[in-house]
Amino acid sequence: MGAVKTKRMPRAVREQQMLDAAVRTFGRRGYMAASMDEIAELAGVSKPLVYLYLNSKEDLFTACIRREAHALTAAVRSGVQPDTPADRQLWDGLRAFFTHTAQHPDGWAVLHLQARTHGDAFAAEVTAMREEIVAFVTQLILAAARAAHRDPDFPEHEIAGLAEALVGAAESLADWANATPDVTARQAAATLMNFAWAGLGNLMNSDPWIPPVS
Amino acid sequence: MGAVKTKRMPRAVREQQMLDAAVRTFGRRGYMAASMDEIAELAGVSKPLVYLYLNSKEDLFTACIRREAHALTAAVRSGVQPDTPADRQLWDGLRAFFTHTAQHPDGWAVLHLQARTHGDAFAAEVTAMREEIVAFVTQLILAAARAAHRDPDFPEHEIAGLAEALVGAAESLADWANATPDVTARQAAATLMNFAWAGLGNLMNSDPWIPPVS
Amino acid sequence: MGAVKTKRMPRAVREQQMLDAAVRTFGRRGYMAASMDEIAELAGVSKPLVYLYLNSKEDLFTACIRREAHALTAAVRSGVQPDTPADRQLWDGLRAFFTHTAQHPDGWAVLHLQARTHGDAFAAEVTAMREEIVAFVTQLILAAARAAHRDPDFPEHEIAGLAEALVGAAESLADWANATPDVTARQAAATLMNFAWAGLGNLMNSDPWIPPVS
Amino acid sequence: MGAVKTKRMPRAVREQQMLDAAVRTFGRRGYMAASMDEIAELAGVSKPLVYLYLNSKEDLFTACIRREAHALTAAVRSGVQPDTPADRQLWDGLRAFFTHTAQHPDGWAVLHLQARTHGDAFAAEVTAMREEIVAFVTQLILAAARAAHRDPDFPEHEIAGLAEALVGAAESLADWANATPDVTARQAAATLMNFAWAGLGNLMNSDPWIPPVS
DNA sequence: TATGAATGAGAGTTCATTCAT
DNA sequence: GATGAATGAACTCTCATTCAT
Repeated sequence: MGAVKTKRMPRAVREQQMLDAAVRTFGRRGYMAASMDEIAELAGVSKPLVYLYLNSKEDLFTACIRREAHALTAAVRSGVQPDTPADRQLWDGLRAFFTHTAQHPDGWAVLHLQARTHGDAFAAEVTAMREEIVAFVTQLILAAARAAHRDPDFPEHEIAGLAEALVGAAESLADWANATPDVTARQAAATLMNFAWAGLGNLMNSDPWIPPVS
Repeated sequence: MGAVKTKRMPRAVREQQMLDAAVRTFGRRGYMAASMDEIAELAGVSKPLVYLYLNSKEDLFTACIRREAHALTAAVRSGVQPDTPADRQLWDGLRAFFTHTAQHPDGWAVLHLQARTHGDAFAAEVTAMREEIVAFVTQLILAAARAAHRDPDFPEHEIAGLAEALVGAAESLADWANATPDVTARQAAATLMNFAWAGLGNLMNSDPWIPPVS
Repeated sequence: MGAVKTKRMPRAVREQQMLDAAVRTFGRRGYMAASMDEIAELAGVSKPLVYLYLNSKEDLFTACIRREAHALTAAVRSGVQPDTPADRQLWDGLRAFFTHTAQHPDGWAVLHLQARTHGDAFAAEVTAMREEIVAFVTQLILAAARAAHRDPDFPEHEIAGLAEALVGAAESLADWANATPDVTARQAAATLMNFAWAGLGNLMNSDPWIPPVS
Repeated sequence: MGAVKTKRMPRAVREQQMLDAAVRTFGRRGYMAASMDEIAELAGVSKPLVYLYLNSKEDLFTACIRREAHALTAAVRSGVQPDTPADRQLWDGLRAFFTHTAQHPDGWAVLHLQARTHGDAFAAEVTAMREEIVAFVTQLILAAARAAHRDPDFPEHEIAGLAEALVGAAESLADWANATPDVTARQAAATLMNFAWAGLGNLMNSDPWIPPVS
C-alpha cells in the first residue's frame, strides 16, 4: 500500500516523501478527516518521525500548502513568455495552469478546497498565492487596454472584479476539467479564453478569439 | 446564547431551529470541526433530541445542504422573469444570486465550501443544485444564439464549458463580494455581466454591456 | 479491582467517586505517572465521563488538592478548642493533624509530596492551606508570649521562622509516623510537643512538657 | 545555551557534564517531566551517548541522587568539628547544611522533592543519606545527655522521634529559606537552634540559645 | 568516541452516539 | 416530547529507547 520501506534516508528525502503522502491524503480525505496515522503509513514511516520532521498536523498542512502553491505558480510562470501580447500571455498561462492542476489533482484540491475551509491561518497561505495570480491577470488587462491605445474608462476597483472573475472562472474550470473525462487542458484554456476575451455577446456573432498556432 | 428555551414546540418548528443552528455551525466551523454538542446547545435542545429528529451528523448535514440549496435556487428562480431577453434574465438571476449569498453567508459557506470538501455523498447533493443552475445558464446561452438568428457553430460540449465558466466565476465573485467591504450585490452582478457578455476584448474597445434601468 | 460498577448515579456522587480514585492514584503513583485510564477504571467509570465532570487532568488534580486541603484544615480546626491555653491548643491541633494524616495517607501524599513538585499552580493551592496553618501556629506562639506577660523580644520575622520550623517538623513527623509501624498519632504529637515546647536543652535536664490528661 | 560543544572529552568529564545537566533538569522540571532530549541537549551531547554512559533514565536519576546526596553529606561533615560540644556541632552542621542547600537548589530539589515522589527505589536512595544524618543527630542528642550527666529517661525510640523532628524541621527551613528573600543560611540555622535547643517555652521566658562567636 | 535516523508504546483528550427514565 | 448519564473508538502528540554507521 504505502511506499516501499526503504530505511535510513537522508532527512530531506524523507521530508518530501512525507509531503507527498500528506498532500495526497489531505487532498482526498480533507484536512480534518486525514489522520496522521494514515499519512505516516502512506509515507512508509512511523508517526513520531513525521512529528520530528514536520512538527504538528497544522505545520504539516501548511508545508503542503506552501509546496503546492509554489509548484503551481512556478508552473504558470514558466509557461508564460513576458514579451508577448497580453492575450498570448493569458493563453499560455491558462494552459500551464490547467495542465498543472490536471497533473496534480491532489495538490490542487489542497489549495483550492482544503486550505480555504479550515481556518484563516491556512486560508491566508493560499490567499498570498492567489493574489499573486490576480495581480498578474490585472496587469495583463491593463496591458491590453494600453495596447488598444485607451486609458481604461472603468475604475481601478472594477478591474479588480474582472480579474477576480477570470481567476474564479479558471479555478472552477480546473475542477470541472478534472471531473469531466476527455476535457484536455488545452480545451479548458480555449473555452476560458473565448469566454473571457471575446465575451458571450461576440461569440453569438461568431467572432471568437482565435488561439495562436503553437 | 442560543435560541430562547421554549419547551414542547411542534416538531417542524424544532427541526428548523436545529437546522438553523446546524447551518450556522457547519458554515463557520466546518463540517468536521462542528460538534453535535455545539449545535444542540445553539439550538437550545438536548443532544438526544437532535438525534431523534435528524438521525445522525451526516443526515443533519445533508438536510442542511438540501435546505440551503433549495433556498438558493428558489431565490434565483423567483428573481428571473421567463419571457424576457436572455441577457436580462441573466442579469436578474445574478442579482438574485449575489443578494442571497450575501444575506445567507453561512448557508453559502455550507454549499460552496463545506459540502464539496467532505466526501462524494455530500458533494453529490450540491452537484444536483449546481447542474440545475448550469442548465439554466446553458439554456440562456442557446436562447441568445437563437435570438441572434444563428445556430451556434461551436459544439454542445463547448457550451457546457462556457456555462461552467460563468457559474464558476459567479461563485468566486460571491466569495469575493462577501469578503470585500462595500461591494454590493448589484456591483458584483454588473462586473460579471460585463465580463461575460461583452468580454474583455470589447471592454477594451469601450463597448460594455449596459445594465437595464431597473 | 475498581469499585463495583453501579450505573446511573447522580453527578455529585460520581464526582466524589472519581475524586476518591484520583486521590488514591495520584497519592501512590505521583501526578505524572498516574494515568487518567487508571483513575477512571478505579472509579468504575469510563474516561470520557471523568473529562465531562472534571475537565482535564490538571483540573482533576486541583480538585483533589482542594478537597484534601479542606478536609485536613477542617479536621485540625474541629480538634482545637479556642479558649484554652496555647500549649493545649497546639497539643490538640497536633493530635488532630497526625490522626488525620494517618487516616488519609493518600490525601496527605497528594498535599505534601505531589502538589508541591509539579508546578507553581498546584503548589500555590497547598501554599494557601499551609499559610493558614502557619498563621494559626504563629498566633499560638504570640498568645504564649502574652500569657508569660512578656512582649516577645525577638522580631516578627523571627517568629515566622519558628512557626515554619514547627510546621515543617510536624509535616516530616507525619511522614515518619506513617512509615514507622506502631507509632501512634498521640506519640507523634507528644514527641513534637516536647521538642517544640520544652526544647532539647530542657529535655536533657528532665524538664519535659507534660501532656494534659485527656 | 548548553555546555560548549567540545568533542572527544574523557569519559569522566562527559559524565559530570551529563549529571550537571540532569540534576538541573530533574530539579526544575521534575523527574517525569524532564525529557532525555532536554538533558542531552543541555549537556551538549547526543542522546545515544547519554544512554551509552548512563544506561537509562532511571539509572541517570539514581546517579544524580547519589552524587547530590554525597555532596550534601560531605558538606555537612566537613563543617563539623568532632571534638566540640554537642550544641556547637549541631550549630556548625546546620550552617553547613543551609549553606549547601542554598548554593545547590537544584540538587536539593532532586533530593528533597523529586527523589521522594517517584517510587520506592529512588526514595530508598535518599533514605540512606537521611538515615546517616538522623544517626548523627541522634548521637549528638545522646552526647548532650551524657554531658548533662544524665541517662536520658525517655526511651530509645523517643529519641528517634526527636532526631526525626529536628531533621524534618531543617529540611522544611531549607525550602523556606530558599523561597524567602533575604533569609541567610546563618539566620535559618540560628532560628532552628533556638527552636530545637531552647524550645518555645524557654524562648517565652527570654532564655534563648546563644550562638557561639564564630 | 559519537551520532543522525528511526520507532513501539502509551499519554491526554474529544466526539458521535445511545441508554434509561 | 425530552433529557441526564454514560461510553467505544479514534485522534494528536510525546517519550524512552535503539539501530547502523
